[in-house]
Amino acid sequence: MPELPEVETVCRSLRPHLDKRTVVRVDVRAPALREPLDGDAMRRAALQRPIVAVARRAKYLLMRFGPSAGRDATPGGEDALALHLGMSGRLTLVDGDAPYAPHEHLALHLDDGRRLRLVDPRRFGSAFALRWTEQAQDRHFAHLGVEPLTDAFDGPYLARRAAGRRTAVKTFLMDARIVVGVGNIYASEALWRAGVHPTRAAGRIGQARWQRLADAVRATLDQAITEGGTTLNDFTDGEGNAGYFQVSLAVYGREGAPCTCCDGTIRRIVQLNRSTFYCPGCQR
DNA sequence: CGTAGACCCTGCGCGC
DNA sequence: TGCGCGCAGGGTCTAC
Repeated sequence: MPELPEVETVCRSLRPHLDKRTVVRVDVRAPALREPLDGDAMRRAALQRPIVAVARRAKYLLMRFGPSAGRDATPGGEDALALHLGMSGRLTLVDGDAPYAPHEHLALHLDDGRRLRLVDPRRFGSAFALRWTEQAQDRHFAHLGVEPLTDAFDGPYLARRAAGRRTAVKTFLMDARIVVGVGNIYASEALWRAGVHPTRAAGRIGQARWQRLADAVRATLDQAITEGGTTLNDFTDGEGNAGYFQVSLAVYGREGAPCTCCDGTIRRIVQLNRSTFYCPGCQR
């Protein structure tokens, strides 16, 4: 479900509701996600402590907790939660006494009577506690590349990392060790916007085109965030609102349809078992 | 090291 | 209507 724009949308929609709230109960209802949920560690991090930050790193949503009143740091030192939505995860605020939903794995009950629920049918998501200040060293984050919406992400950076690489540029853009947050939808969209063919070898792309690609990735993600993400099936933000970037999709899911930019027809191919959509007229 | 492929799951829409 | 199949927004692990 979520790539960077969707996680950012959830993050922004939840922030005003979570800011300065306190978690009063942590319910692990179904621990079987990609990694088994560790309720004790999450309680140490979150219980009876005010939420002081809601942020995003890559496709993770991060919640930081301040000190609990009159108490020292918890034994494990955890003071943050990381939540990943995988393919099918949804994170929404509901009334605290609302019935539990199918596949509701985790419920954080807040001091205002509501609860933050993590629903994830396919169980590719994850949730774990960590130390905020040691985030970069955490094994989930240590290998991650640059954020695409920062100044570190530009043409020269991509050109340097791609040197000598024979992998297809679409695969390269989806590699989180290079740049985070670009998933299967936005990789196709950004390549179309930049006019680059998805199967082209990453090491055989010139400086100018890398700059075009960096700009295209940034512009695509920015626009998707502005439009509240892409709702293909059932994505919503933390308040249950659907996104509308799907209306703006130029190639993704449009196999056989006319290109909006030339006389061509959108094609679908498979790369590493994932669908890629592109316009053979616009992309070389 | 870089690369390609399998795999982890459930649910949906489609064609028969 | 029921059933089997292909497909789905992610990440990790393995073998070569």
